[in-house]
Amino acid sequence: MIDIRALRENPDRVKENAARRGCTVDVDKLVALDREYVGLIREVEDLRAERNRLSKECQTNPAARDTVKEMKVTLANKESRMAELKTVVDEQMTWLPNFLSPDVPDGGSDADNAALRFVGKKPEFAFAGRDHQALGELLGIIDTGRGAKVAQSGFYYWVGKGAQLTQAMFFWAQQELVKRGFTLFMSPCVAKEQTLFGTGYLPFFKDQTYTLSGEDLALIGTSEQTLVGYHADEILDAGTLPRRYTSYTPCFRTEAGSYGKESRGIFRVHQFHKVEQIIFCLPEDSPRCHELCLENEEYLLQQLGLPYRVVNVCVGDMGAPGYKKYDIEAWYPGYGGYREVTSNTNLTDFQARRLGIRYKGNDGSKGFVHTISATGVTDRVVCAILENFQQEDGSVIIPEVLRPYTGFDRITPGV
RNA sequence: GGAGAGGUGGCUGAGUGGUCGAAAGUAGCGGUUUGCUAAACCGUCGUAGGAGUAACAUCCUACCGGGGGUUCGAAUCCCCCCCUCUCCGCCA
Repeated sequence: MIDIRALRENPDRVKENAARRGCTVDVDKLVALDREYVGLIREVEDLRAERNRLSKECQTNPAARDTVKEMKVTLANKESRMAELKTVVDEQMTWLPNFLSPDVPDGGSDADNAALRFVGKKPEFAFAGRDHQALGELLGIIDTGRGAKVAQSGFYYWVGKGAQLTQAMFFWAQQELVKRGFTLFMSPCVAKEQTLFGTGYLPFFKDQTYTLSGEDLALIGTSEQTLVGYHADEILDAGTLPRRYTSYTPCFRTEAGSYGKESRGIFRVHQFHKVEQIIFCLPEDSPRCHELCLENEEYLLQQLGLPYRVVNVCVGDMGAPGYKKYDIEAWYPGYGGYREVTSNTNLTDFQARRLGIRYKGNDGSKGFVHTISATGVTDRVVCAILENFQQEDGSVIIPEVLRPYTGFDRITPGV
């Protein structure tokens, strides 16, 4: 949610931003409705002031009661119109996108993202590289068929050494983030509507959400929802910021409308797993914290030995709550391209305003905190490990940093 | 699943129709004093919206879990809902 004062003081800026981000809200109309609303606030408050004054008078002057009774009719009419306007204005406000960082590239799709740098050396194979799905089948470590049988297409099993490798990577990543100042959480995997709304997943990504029937609960699409929601309606002592949180959870997404796109293997699925980075910080600190999360993401991929590129995500490829977003795309030799493995968004005060997460300093400073939401690692990183470290016979060499957690250094077909 | 208790300001916690935006304590902030890693005393201290000011000041409105009702007037009375806690049952 943006500050409604921005709409009142600089409607052109809001309008321009909405247009650039493909938002269909009629800003001119919204401004007009808000004007009427603010005008009514004045009228209603004046009437209430008069009513309150007369009510006090009633104790010594019973005749004032009749005057107040008459006033109440006028007041009730204005109040009901005011409430009506507020509902409409509030609803429209929830659809307005966040403002953008000046250095966000223009563009309508991921093809317009700006590559910032390429890191790591792509492996060179003297053989035809397999993609993660082929390797998973050959090694018997990914089972999408039974995932579909038991749950639905889009669910899958990691099996045997594949599951061990995946768990090892998630555990290692959590340990690394703890070393880097993050507090580890184990989080609920469901959240109520208000939490999803507050984090900006509703109303924007409603069709991506699995809701539980008969409950005000949905499966989380990311632990960002529960970790940011953790501090909803709280005032944080500025001296305790920035706060860095991490957790590992499954993430559920309906992926409505995305059938057929990038669907081979387990790249786009209904349930994946993610180690998350969340930072709550002072407004002036959010660009620095945003970079910090990117450094962490890169550090993890570098430790694993994976080649990747960093892109500055363009307007059209960024969700409405984002102010600026970096994606990291790992190199997938079996697939033959770069594919997104992490994303890292500075949400400024967009979530904090909706959730009521504020800070207060000893010097009297106060305001809404800024939040950063970034990936640590996901199953997609394991897929990248499989593809980058595959051998001609289909076996896969385990990255050294994970060996203490896997207890083996390679996965071999038939073993 | 059954029974009971309760939701008040950053926190603890008084307050059952007007003098309550709300006692007190605590934390925070400012100061005084004594001094040694702290105590005592004094003062100050909720949030949001609107009006107002060069900026302060100041004024008004709303907010005591949420919504509705009664009343000239509601934290306080009535109704509905939500949530939390305790006990019992069941159970990973």
